[in-house]
Amino acid sequence: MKQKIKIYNTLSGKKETFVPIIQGHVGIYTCGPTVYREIHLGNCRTFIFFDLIVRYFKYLGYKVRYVRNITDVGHLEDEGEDKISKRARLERLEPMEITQKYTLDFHHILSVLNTLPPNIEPIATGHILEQIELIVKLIDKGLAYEVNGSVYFDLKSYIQRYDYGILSHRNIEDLIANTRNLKAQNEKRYTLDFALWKKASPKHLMSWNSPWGKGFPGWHLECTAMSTKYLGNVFDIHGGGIDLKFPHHECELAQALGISEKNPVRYWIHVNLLTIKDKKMSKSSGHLILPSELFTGEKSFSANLIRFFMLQSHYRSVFDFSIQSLLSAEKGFHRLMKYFTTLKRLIAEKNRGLSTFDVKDWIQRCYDAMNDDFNSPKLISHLFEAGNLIESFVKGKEFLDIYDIQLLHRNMRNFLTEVLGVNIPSDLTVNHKLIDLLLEIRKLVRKEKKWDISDRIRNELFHLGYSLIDNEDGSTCLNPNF
RNA sequence: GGCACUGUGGCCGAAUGGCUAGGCAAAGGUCUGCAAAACCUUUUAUAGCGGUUCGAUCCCGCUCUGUGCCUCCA
Repeated sequence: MKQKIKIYNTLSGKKETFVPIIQGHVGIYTCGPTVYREIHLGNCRTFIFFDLIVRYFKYLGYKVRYVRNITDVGHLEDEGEDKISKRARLERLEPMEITQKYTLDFHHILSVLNTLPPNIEPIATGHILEQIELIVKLIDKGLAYEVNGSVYFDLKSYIQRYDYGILSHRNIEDLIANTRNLKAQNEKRYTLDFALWKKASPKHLMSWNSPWGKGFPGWHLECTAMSTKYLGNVFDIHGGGIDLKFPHHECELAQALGISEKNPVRYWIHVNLLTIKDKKMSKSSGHLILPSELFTGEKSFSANLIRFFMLQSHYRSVFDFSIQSLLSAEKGFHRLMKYFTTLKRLIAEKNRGLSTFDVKDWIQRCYDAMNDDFNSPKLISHLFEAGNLIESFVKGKEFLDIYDIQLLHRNMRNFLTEVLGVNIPSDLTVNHKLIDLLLEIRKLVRKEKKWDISDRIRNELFHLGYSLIDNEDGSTCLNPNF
């Protein structure tokens, strides 16, 4: 691999050069959604980011195995009812109907956002046996204990052998001092112990047989079961939202380390939050925006644009969502697309001479941006730089040899579509002759200064998705609305 | 309360021990039936106070601010 990628690893708190376990291969696991309602834009940010890195690894020629789970077991809320059951009751559906419905919704949204599907998408309820096996192993190793049909992770025993808190960088004394008292706590030997298996009450619909009676798996266990099953006891990258860092990922790490005696993950990547008005977006609080609200509505935005917009901020920064910044991204995006369209036209021209711009150096700067902890905003700024270059070329302020034009075009296209995953709107898909006829008519009526007719043609075409622009020389160009 | 992270121009957002991306917006101008666009030119920034350094926005300390995690969360 020619490009050396640096990744900020939560485990070490530093940027580290990425070295895969098996050369040329990379295994990535990310925590997928709990499918009890629609995913919101904050969720989308995380999935779009991991799509970016999967795409980049692929672009560099890595063989990627990307595993992203679906959590379809509801985890308990304070009232003792889990989220999926609660939603099922509210929507008057079976729990399985709820998970099916929102799994489909999740797939739909992610596909509209042009994310590549994972190579494996395991489902929590499809891995109950694996989870039970892990619990048995933990009990055998003295790292878990059963109480009244529930099984808990034995943290006191764990910390005699390993450090707890290495991922989220907390020390155990602080954790003890600040742990809340919850109802289930009286069953636990130690306040920080967490559930691996919970006994189900008779009315609990989603439950399975186990050596400890009917119950359901604990929150953290499914990810350990599914990640290690498909990626091995030690794999390259584990990711998720920053809000999963503690306790979820910390517990996952403890479980896996306890079972295999190996640190399970080489690089932990956490995506920062998407906020609105500087407050975290979250499903449970209801403070959120759904992607569908942006796709439809009075002023709608394309999924393409939303993707571009999200990638304009670095994944480790908090990103505050606002319509205003989305609008400014939209303008910039249109301009960039216009530059690219111009560039496409230039490929046909056979210029010979000495280029005044170092395209190869520009390409390497694009790679460098991505290599530096997946800095997509910086990559985008380079794309704009290329856009400005194209303008300067057209005006004769810069010169590019035909080979450089082709090189620039190929790389700009690839970085946009293959790496950033942004679709470039294709050329006109309508009947050219019909359009030409309309333009011809419009030209005639304009000569006669029948502005109402000419404006009507322009407006109608705009609603059909095309922008008419009258040029200074009397010609008119037609572009798709990006 | 504990532990983290953050603070860059009017807005969004990069980067960096010395020459500081990009986008949007703003102002003036060119063009124009109108519209939109485009183009040219221009302006504005590193929360505060100390310290290290020849030099800090970048490193260190303190203060203030905001946010996150500590409970389900991407």
